[in-house]
Amino acid sequence: MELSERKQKILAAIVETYIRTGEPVGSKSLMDVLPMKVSSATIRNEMAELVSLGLLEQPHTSAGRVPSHAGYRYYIDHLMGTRELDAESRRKIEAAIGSTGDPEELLSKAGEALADLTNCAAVSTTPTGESAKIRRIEVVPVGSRTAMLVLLTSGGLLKSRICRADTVITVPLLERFYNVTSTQLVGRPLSDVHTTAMQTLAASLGADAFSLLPFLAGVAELARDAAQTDIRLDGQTNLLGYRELEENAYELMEFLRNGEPLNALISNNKDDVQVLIGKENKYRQLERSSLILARYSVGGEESGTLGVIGPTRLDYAKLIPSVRYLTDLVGRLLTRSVRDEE
Amino acid sequence: MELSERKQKILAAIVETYIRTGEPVGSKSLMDVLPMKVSSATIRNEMAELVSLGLLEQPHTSAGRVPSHAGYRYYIDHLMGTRELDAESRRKIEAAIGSTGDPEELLSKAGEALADLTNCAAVSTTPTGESAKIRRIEVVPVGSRTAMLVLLTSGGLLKSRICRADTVITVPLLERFYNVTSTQLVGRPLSDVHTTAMQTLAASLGADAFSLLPFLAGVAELARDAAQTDIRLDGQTNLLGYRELEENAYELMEFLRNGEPLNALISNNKDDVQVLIGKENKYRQLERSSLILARYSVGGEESGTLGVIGPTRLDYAKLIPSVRYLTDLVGRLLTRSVRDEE
DNA sequence: AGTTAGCACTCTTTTTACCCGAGTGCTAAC
DNA sequence: GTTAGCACTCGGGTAAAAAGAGTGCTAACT
Repeated sequence: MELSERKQKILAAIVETYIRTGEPVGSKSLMDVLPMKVSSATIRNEMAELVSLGLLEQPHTSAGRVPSHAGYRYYIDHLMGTRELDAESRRKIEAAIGSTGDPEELLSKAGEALADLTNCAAVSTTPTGESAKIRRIEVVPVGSRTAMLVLLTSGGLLKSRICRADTVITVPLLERFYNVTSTQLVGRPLSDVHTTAMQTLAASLGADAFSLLPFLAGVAELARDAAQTDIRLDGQTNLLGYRELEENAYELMEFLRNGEPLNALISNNKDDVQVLIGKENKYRQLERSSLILARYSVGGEESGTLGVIGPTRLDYAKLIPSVRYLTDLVGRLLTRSVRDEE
Repeated sequence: MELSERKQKILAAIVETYIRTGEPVGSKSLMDVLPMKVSSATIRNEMAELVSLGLLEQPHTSAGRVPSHAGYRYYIDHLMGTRELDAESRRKIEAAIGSTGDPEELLSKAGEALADLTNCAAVSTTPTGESAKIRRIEVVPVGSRTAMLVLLTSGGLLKSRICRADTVITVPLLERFYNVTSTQLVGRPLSDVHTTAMQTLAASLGADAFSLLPFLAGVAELARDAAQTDIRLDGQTNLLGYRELEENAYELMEFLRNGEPLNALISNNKDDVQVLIGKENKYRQLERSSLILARYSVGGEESGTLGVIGPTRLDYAKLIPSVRYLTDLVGRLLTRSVRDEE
């Protein structure tokens, strides 16, 4: 769609002031904002055309204009300067993330930082473990019948859980367990290590089958945990501050808390950075919200997603670079820590 | 304070219907609820006296009555039957909690269950580790320069973290570490193992000091983590459903998210079950809310707190037993798992 | 032909006025 | 001590009126 330069300037000005104020913007107030000097009547004419092009909407006849979804789209794709993220914000992000070797902790910090920085809700998913393999399994006895299982994946993910055995744990039993796991499980992809596979494995162990089964089952659960990308949500409360979301606040919160549909949205995201504006997503509860989602990659492989959720009138020009910067950073850090552990 | 039997019945009826409806209750509607048959005029007289006693309030001259804080207090202390928790709810709680050996997981499940059951926000704190000792320290190398540290406390708490060393990790180094930790650290109270102590310890290790310091520092951090009671909050969104809290929803959420002041309230709680009604606590943000807090004990020792936060018109008669039941259950389960691990 | 001033018109928001009803407090009778 | 009766109060709801913001259109201007 070709737009005259003046129309572009007007559209941009409307989007930006609407983002700032949240109120429909009228022709008069635009005069002060626009770089050129034209009368309000001229602006009105232009605005009328922008409406018929579908880029603006009016809530009602005698109100100012509000960007339509298409209007935001156009703004994002053509008008918005791709500002670099300012040093200030970058510093904040880096300070907030700190340095950890633990991917889950890293992601959780990244989520919090993002929510803080953007004053929106932040979603984050842990790196997918789909292609990951088991790198190591450890048992740490913590009682006569309980032990902690530790699973380390090739992706650097570490999972542990406490496991209660039916029999007293003896040294030979542990040795047998190490034996079995290191020959049969280490190096196998996570998806191979499911509960039924463990049952057959246990069955082949003869006398120890009964004693070892709880541990093997525990390993299966850890593998499942590790393979599953879990989805975090931070800063939901930030959303309560936006007037336009207030009305459906409860519904929105519940929707986000559920996680299922969010997951669907996220796994749909094939682009580098994806922006979903208002009704562009299929969920009624999100029709007043926008999402900015970006993938991060670990070791050159697309791996997880970070993003923000806020009202439709997000400050895209600032947030898109923020999200992009953060995903880059997270990707780099995770890649480094995986390399380091190999 | 002595109240005639009729006044007691009237107060109880007002509290109960107000809890149910959330609307000020008038003399006429009380006639239907009260067990005895008296005219509305009589009830009005009694209500007027209850107002001057400070047990009821009226929002404005021509409205019904609403219980004051003192009214709730009186109701809770004298009028409310201590119903046993019904089997249904007990079953739900037990099912939701399941069985884990991990205290943190247990608490988190308990919190969720409580929030679900009561339709309020639930707070929970992990068992205090103040008097706990280090029972075991393990290192699991996960890369050439990284390892996972595992700390087990006498309270059954398990903490782990990834730790990056400055030098390549060698077997002799690990042996040295085991040696040092098992002789110097295991058995010591958590509070002894702080960062500066670790620095002095490292300094005494001669050549290995430099290589082992990161691990010892890691142990110190784990000890700090384990000693610190962290505070969880579940089901905040439930609070959005209450009309009377809607107005300050954002403020309330932020207040709860912060955690600091909640912590203060909780650690103030010396009673078995403590009920804080509206302004009885000093925080402005909670003046429209009530808290029910109860301690659980592990191995006969007061240890942590569970509780709910909701609007002032909580169904105390149901919730107090719920919270009490849950704390008992959590206490029992934790005690059992600690015993088991010894 | 594009731009602008002017103005009538539209639609929302705010204000004002009003009535209604729920509920009270009081008085006087039971 | 209890109850019926009644005047009174005050918030909530509704309708009408006024205010305001902004538009769309026309006619004049450059």
